[in-house]
Amino acid sequence: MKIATWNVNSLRVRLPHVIDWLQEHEPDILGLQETKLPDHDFPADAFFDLGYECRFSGQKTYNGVALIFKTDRLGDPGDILTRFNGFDDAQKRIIATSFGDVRVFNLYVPNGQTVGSEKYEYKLRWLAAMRDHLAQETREHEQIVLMGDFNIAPEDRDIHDPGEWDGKIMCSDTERDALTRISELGFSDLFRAFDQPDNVFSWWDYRMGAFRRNRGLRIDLILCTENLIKISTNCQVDVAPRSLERASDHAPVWADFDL
DNA sequence: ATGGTGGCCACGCCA
Repeated sequence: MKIATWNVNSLRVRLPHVIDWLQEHEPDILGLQETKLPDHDFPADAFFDLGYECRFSGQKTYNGVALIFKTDRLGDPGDILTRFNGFDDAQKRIIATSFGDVRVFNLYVPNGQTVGSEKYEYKLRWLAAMRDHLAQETREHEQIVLMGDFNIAPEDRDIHDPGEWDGKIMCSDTERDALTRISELGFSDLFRAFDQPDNVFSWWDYRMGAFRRNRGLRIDLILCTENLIKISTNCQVDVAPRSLERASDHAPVWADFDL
């Protein structure tokens, strides 16, 4: 089973890239973030024509998440979850379901803007709600995947210049601690289960030629329970789509499992 | 210290 996550920063603009990527990589499940589409505008037909079904939770202009998946191998998904228990949020950042015994969360963690801002406090509240929700999920499910744009670089080696980013948004100790609270429920960063080259990132600012200079962060993650880590065979960032005309500022990340 | 680029939408917000 191959799964993937990609913050597309507008599915309207990026649909051709997503279609091309699906045809080349044929993942069983693709989680998209920042679709920026209300549900009535979701291009489900374009995916259906490629043999994929979709479920989505979107809104106009901001946020929006979707799961694109093949039902021929996976079967139909279970119930669709679009919120964390006990956390009401108008922002569409969560879509989760089950494929057989595998529980899959596609997440768009708030960016947080700047450390100490109102948006930062919201990010921390959101992550705490996610932790509390997942505490329950881990009691009910053994195999769980959390994938998406976490807007947190887990370690200094996930930052092109840790000194420049020290304490800044996506890199602060408080955000990393919030991620650690989630990891402590039994999740780990699948990317680090494999030998990786240095300086692999998944997001590069549009400004100042950041991608050309590989000044990026690795903030798009696939976390999973240990039983899934053990049967995974690969996890990589595919930087190729970041070079395309009118690219998203994020690259897709994919993983393979013996499932 | 500031602002740079891009998407949405039509101005400023968000990233």
